[in-house]
Amino acid sequence: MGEKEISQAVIRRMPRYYRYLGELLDAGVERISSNDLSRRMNVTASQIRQDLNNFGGFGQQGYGYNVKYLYEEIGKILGLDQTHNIIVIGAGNLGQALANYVKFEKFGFVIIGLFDINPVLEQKLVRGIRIYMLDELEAFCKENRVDIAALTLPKKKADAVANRLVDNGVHAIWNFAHVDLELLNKDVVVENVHLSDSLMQLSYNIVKNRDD
Amino acid sequence: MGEKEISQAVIRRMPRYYRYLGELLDAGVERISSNDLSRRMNVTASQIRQDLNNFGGFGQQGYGYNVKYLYEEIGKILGLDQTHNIIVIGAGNLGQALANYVKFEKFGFVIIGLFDINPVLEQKLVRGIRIYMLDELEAFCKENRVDIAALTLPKKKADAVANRLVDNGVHAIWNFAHVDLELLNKDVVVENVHLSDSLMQLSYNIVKNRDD
DNA sequence: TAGATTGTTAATCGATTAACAATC
DNA sequence: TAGATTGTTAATCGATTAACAATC
Repeated sequence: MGEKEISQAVIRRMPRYYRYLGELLDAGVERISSNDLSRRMNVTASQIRQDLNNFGGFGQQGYGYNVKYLYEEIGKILGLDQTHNIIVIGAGNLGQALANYVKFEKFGFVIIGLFDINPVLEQKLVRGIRIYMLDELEAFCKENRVDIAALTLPKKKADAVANRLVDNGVHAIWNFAHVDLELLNKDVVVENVHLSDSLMQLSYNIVKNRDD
Repeated sequence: MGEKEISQAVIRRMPRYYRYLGELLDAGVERISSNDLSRRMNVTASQIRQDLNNFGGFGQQGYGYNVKYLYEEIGKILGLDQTHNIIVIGAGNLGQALANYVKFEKFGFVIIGLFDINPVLEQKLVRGIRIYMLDELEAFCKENRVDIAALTLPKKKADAVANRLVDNGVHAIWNFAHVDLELLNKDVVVENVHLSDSLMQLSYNIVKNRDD
C-alpha cells in the first residue's frame, strides 16, 4: 500500500527532471540547486523541491542536489533500474517505427516481439525482432515475460486484443489506438498516446494564436 | 485578444468530447444530456457543462445537447473545419509512419511533404507523398502554405531545424524529438509528443501497481 | 403546466507558490 | 561560524464538483 498517493501531475514531471539531470550528468555537472535547475527548466524551485520530497529528501541543505545521485534515484522511482519487456501488437508503420526506435533500450525498455495478422509479415524481422502471427500470442506469453504490450492497431480490434493480452498475464498497455480501452480487469495499467488528440490541441492553439 | 484565457486542461479534454460525440453521431443518436455523456465518459456532468460553457451555450434546458450541432461546434473550436498542411522533417520510421496514417486527413490534417538529409530517400514517395532533401525546404515553403511541421529527427538537430522552419514562416511545431525546443521566436506554438516520457510514466505506474 | 436539464454561481478540493525554520 | 539551500508548513491560486435558479 502506497503511504500517500502521488498525483499523476507530479509523475508526469519526473521524466523531464530525469532528462535534464541526465544532460547535466553528461555535461559533468556534479551538483545543482533547485534554483539553478528551476531556471534551466522554466519551473519554480518550489515545485521542484515539493515534487522531489514526495519521494524522499534527496538534497542537502546548503549544498543542493548531487546530480548523479538524484538522476539515479529518479531512475529508480520511474522503474528504469529494471528491464521491461515489450511486445508490439500491430506491425504496421507505427509498430515497426517503435521497434526501430533504439533509444528505448537505454531506459530499460526492450521490444522482444511484434505481432500482426497479416501473413505477408510472418517471420519477418524488424531490427532483428521477429514478427509473429497473432495466434502465436498465447504460446509466446507462456515462454516469455511480457511486461508491456504496445497497441498499434485499428481501434475496432483494440478492446478484444487488449482483454486477450490481460488474460495472458500482461498488466500494462501502451495504447496508441484512438479509443478508450474497456478492460474487464481493473488492475491493468494503461497509458494512452492519442496522436490525433495531440494534433487537435496543437490546432486549437494555432487558431487561438492567429486570433490574438 | 482572447476574452478570458481558457486553460490547457480544458483544451486537452475537448478532443475526447469530440471523439465521443462523433461515435454517438455515427450511432444515430440525436441528442444527449450532460448526465448521459458523463456516464459514458467517466467524468462528471458538471465538468462537461463547465468545459463547454467556456466556449458558449451549446445546449438547451430541458433537452440537452444536439449531438450533430455540438460535434460540429467542437470541431470548429479545435480548428478542424479548416485544412492544416503538415510537413514532416525526418523521413525515418516514425516520419513515414505519420505519413502513412490516413486518419489525420479525416480531421483536416494533410501531410504535403517529407524532408530528410539522407540522399537514398530523395524523391521517394510515401503514400504518394514525396520525400524532399532538407536543402529544398526554403523553396518548398515559398511555394506551399505550411501550417505545421512535425519534427521526427535526432534531438541534436531539432533546435536548428526548428528555428529554420520558423524563419520560413512555420508557426506551429509538432515535436517528437526528445528535447524541449529553444525557439528564438516566442509566438510559435509547440506541442510535444515525448514517447519516452510516456513510457516512463507507464513504467512508474507498473511498479506502483506491483507494490500495492 | 410540469419535468428535465442547462448555464452559472458558490463551495470544495487539490496543486502550486511563497515563506521560513532547520541544518548542512 | 556565516552562508547557502533544503525540507516543510502556510498561503494562494486554479480547477473541479455541487447546488440551484433560469428556462426550454
